[in-house]
Amino acid sequence: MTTDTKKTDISKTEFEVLDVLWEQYPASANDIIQRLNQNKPWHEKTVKTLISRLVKKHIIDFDKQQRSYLYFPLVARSTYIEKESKSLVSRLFGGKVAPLVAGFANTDSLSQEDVDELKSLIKKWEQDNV
Amino acid sequence: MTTDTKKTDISKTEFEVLDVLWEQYPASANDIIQRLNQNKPWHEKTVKTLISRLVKKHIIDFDKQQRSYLYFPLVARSTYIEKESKSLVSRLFGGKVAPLVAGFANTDSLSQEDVDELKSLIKKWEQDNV
DNA sequence: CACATTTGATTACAGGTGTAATCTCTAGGT
DNA sequence: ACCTAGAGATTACACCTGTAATCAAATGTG
Repeated sequence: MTTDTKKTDISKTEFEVLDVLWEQYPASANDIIQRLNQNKPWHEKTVKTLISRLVKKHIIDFDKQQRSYLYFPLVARSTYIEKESKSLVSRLFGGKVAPLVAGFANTDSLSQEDVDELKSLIKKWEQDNV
Repeated sequence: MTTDTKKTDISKTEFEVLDVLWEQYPASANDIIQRLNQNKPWHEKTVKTLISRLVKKHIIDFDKQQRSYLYFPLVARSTYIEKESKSLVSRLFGGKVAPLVAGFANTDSLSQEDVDELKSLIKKWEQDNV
């Protein structure tokens, strides 16, 4: 078979790498390493392995620039986080998002800002759904 | 050391097993297998392996009943789903839950029921936070 | 031009995961 | 008292992950 039917889950550590790439790209391996190391004390070799795995999984790709490569994501952050959110809400809350928010409300994890934004998007939703 | 400092992440498949146990417990291995098989065509041996791993991880435990065991969860579903929710919202949305809900709103994944529940819990939140 | 450096490619290696098969022990049947 | 069936325990095994070290090719340096 030629078509790619592989599992391409993104692991925890791969996600961290991808996340700094989303933040700013294209970026060289060294760019990524530098930016990651502001938070994570990962060895250069480790980060490069993760980059390679992301390439192999077709999550990111690169343009060959002289000796080093310039990497860029092949999937949008919004697409990814939306899929992950849907998946979690589906598995844990039967697909309904309100119970998740309820959990946050019940543990004092809801900010005034959250509430304002929720009210605003509810208003918009109600306008769109006459 | 005596204290248990092991990683005890719950894998995808382990979660499926745990979820039917939460649904009704205590339950024998066969109970679990029966109920799982309504949805998942997993081999009996596979399910038993997953049960064993959950026991080893101290996620569930059992009471010895004659030859077979009666299993029960050691962690509440609510505790688990709350931790998972917080973790996802933290990783993907900087800890704010509203942007997650916004994603649902933007993809027509918000039901009237969700909206009603959200409005209700916002009202309650506002009463509690004078 | 020969050599050191740097970059990506390949290899390593232990522990987790998905997916079972085999082993061992004991309760029950005859 | 023996033998068998069924339960949990142990073992299997390939692939994924975290975490690097080593290899090879190209580039820059004296």
